[in-house]
Amino acid sequence: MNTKDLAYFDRLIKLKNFSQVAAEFGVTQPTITTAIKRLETEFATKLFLRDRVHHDLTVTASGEQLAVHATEILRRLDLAHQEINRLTQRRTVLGLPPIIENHYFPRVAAHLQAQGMLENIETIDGGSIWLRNALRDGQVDLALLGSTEPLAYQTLVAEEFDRKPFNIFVSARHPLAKRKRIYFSELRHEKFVLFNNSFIHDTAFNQLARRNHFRPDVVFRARDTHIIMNLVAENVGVTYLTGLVDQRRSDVVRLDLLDDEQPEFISSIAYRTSHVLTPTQAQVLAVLRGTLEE
Amino acid sequence: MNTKDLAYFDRLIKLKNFSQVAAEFGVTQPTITTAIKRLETEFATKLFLRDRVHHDLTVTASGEQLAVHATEILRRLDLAHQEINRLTQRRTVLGLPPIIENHYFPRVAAHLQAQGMLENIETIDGGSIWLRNALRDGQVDLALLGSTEPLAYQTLVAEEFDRKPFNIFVSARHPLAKRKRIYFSELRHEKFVLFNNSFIHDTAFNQLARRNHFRPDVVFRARDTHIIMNLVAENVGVTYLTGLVDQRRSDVVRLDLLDDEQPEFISSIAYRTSHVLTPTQAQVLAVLRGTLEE
DNA sequence: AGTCGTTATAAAAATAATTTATAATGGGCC
DNA sequence: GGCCCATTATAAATTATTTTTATAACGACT
Repeated sequence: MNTKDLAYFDRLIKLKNFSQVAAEFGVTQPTITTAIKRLETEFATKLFLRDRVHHDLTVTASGEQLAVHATEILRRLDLAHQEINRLTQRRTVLGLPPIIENHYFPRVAAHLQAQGMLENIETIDGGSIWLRNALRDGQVDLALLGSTEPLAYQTLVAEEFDRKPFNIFVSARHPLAKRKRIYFSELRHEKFVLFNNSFIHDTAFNQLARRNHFRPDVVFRARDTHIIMNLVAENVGVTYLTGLVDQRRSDVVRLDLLDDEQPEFISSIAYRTSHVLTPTQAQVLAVLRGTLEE
Repeated sequence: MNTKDLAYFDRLIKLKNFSQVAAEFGVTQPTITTAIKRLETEFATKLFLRDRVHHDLTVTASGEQLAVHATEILRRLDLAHQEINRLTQRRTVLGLPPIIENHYFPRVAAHLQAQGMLENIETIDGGSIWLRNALRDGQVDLALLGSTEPLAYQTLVAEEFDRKPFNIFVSARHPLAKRKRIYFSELRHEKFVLFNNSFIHDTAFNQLARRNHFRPDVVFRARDTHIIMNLVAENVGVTYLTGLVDQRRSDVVRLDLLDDEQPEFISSIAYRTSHVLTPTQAQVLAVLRGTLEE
């Protein structure tokens, strides 16, 4: 069976139009007709109900079932291509969320450099949620990820190495700046400057807001700690960030949260279950473990 | 790309011999040579290091990586075939471990029959561990499974519906028959009649034995409750079984376990994440939920 | 030196996929 | 009602791909 047929099928499931699928793949329409017929013969079933009359194409139960597997098979094939490409180019892509990068990576980098392994690594930045997808889709080999729950996906191997609370940061000029500790509910009428939703900060923040039964006023979302901190310093709003954020600045004040049940920022090392580690990658992993899990 | 090439590749990874793979598939040897070369071109990499001289074939890193995906792709293809076959034959295979079948199924069957759905179902018996594999491999569509931990596999959807302790059963003639409760450690010198290791009873039993630091004397393993109970009645040994086992027999006595931390028998409804439920299967599932989860 | 068990290569044969050309069918439009 | 449009299907011709056949190359073993 040719995977090209599965690719045609996969697109047809979405487009529901033989001619359009043909156009997308740069082939003629009968090609799609025969490809689907081949699959129907192979699986001894109808995959689509064609009502040419009403220009209507519906997917049968068998079609739905095959679609699930076709998508996954094509995804795997793509994954294999990406992984093998990096393998032959001796590249290792390490995904890092900015906060984890700022806080942990300098130490890791020092160790990697000491072993002459830093040049084999290419880092890529992004929120933990975005990185988890990049890891799943094969753009990234290894990643450090933040999460609010221990990472439990069968497709990922995840090793937790740290766990830190979240804090509130306010401008030194803000009335709350004198406080050391605060309940989240006291922030009901504050303006917030936050990370965007590809960061787990957003997940954690929403959990807390829901528990406290209010809808916070988010005035700005950014992808960068410095931008957020600058806005907080200017008193544009307050923010909710991990204590990991190293702020040696005098114009921003950190407050602890007093809430009983609050999300934690869990840091883990992660890679795909299906990924075969090269000796270099295994070494990088060992350095990560050694440095981070002590 | 042809999946046949992946099948050849998958076998070659295991057999490490082109001619043998060719023989297995009933094709000539150059077919395998060219198939592998096709894959090597497609992925722009060497998959094997051929040392024809020393009759030695080693798999490269790229080869190892592709092997992981090839195996999974072939598995999915096989799964799709099985699922679609049953779909077109309107068959639904429900896996039942004997104990769960005895205890819960009569009620479920009554409801299914009332809705005229019993004839669409084919049941298959087996231990929970065996059934979990059968479910994964597509021989079974739906299953009731026993486990000692909540089932958390990304490939399975699992819904817990009951949780029961394990008990000790002894012959009425046994000295312990007068007791109501007992510590597992008191059984150190007993002989045991148990399920074989395709049942989670075995997993649970081993946990308890390890915690109590002794290696129990297992005199017989069976796949059937009645056989076990008959042997217990004859005082061949004692057994460790869920309280679910409905024994209205006077020649066997049930004892509660007093241990603090002991495994529980968790019953769940399970099916593959990738499986698309037919309307009938969805109905069966609804009946199972309705009857079991109340 | 001859045979066996390996994998590779090239040409021929066999299979399979795609295109080209055309049919069939109903909707919409004048 | 006749015409055009957008559909998918079919058959024959063409093109592409896979497999076989036949043979080479190479070292181990006898």
